[in-house]
Amino acid sequence: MATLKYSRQRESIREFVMNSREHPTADTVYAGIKAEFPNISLGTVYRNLSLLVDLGEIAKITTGDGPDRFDCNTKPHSHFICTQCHNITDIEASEFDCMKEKVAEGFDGKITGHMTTFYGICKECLEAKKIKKTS
Amino acid sequence: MATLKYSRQRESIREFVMNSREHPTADTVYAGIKAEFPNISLGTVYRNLSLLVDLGEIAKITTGDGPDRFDCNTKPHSHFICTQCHNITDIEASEFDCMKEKVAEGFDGKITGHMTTFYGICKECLEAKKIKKTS
DNA sequence: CTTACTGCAAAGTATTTGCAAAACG
DNA sequence: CGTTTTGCAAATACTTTGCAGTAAG
Repeated sequence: MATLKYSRQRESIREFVMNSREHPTADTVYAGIKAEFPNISLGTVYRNLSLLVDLGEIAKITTGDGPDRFDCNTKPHSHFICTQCHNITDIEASEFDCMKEKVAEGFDGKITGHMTTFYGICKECLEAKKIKKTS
Repeated sequence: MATLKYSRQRESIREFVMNSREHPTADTVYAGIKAEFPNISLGTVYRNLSLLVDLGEIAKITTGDGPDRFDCNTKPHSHFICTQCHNITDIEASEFDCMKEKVAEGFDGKITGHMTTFYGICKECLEAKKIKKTS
């Protein structure tokens, strides 16, 4: 049931996320395709992002502070989230890719995914702070 | 500035989280101390939970699905979240405790914390599903 | 007395949903 | 045509906040 039909809006949303290196929020995606679809609604953006996540074409990142972000990289990797500017940086920590399998050994449930997030202050914010202090 | 004053409500909230093995939500804490403080408000619970997190006495767990949960265990450890029943299980994966330091090497920002979450289906939900299928 | 904390209600943020009209196949 | 998708608006879920009164030091 529920065969997928083509939609120009969904294609645009997918393209936008695929070409983003910034881990956009739903709102950022919305603003980004507003030029192409002046009448598009936030609801449509949310519906399609959620659908693309279900299809496994993009990934959702829950930040714990502010709106969810979306990631064109669906391969297992970690994130660094700056608690000041909220920018997200990818961290390729390949040594942790085996985590799921490692933890799954002797675990009674079924593990389907895992996500590691590092929190802190990014280089830019560290420098901005320093400048502020001396002025 | 802002010297802390004692409050019976805050003590009760702390005690409740400290004695919980269930990673309660703000709402669960609220319900749990309602008997002792019939007039307590959700706002007070949120304010105090947030304060206790800032003091480092408890930890906040962002689930990415549903409300935040609170944890009396502030030592670095991982969580398994069941995507069906939303129960949270602690995972002591001590081999990953060094992650922060490892990733921090050669990283330009300042890492203050990290959090690993595993998603999947817990033992109980797996079994419940099986029973349902045969009936 | 002075400052912090509370309860209440209202506001704020992020996301989901119902529905009639439009688009797709 | 039948089904999916859209835009809009209203609803929901969770959390924060302003304020006047109460409690702590």
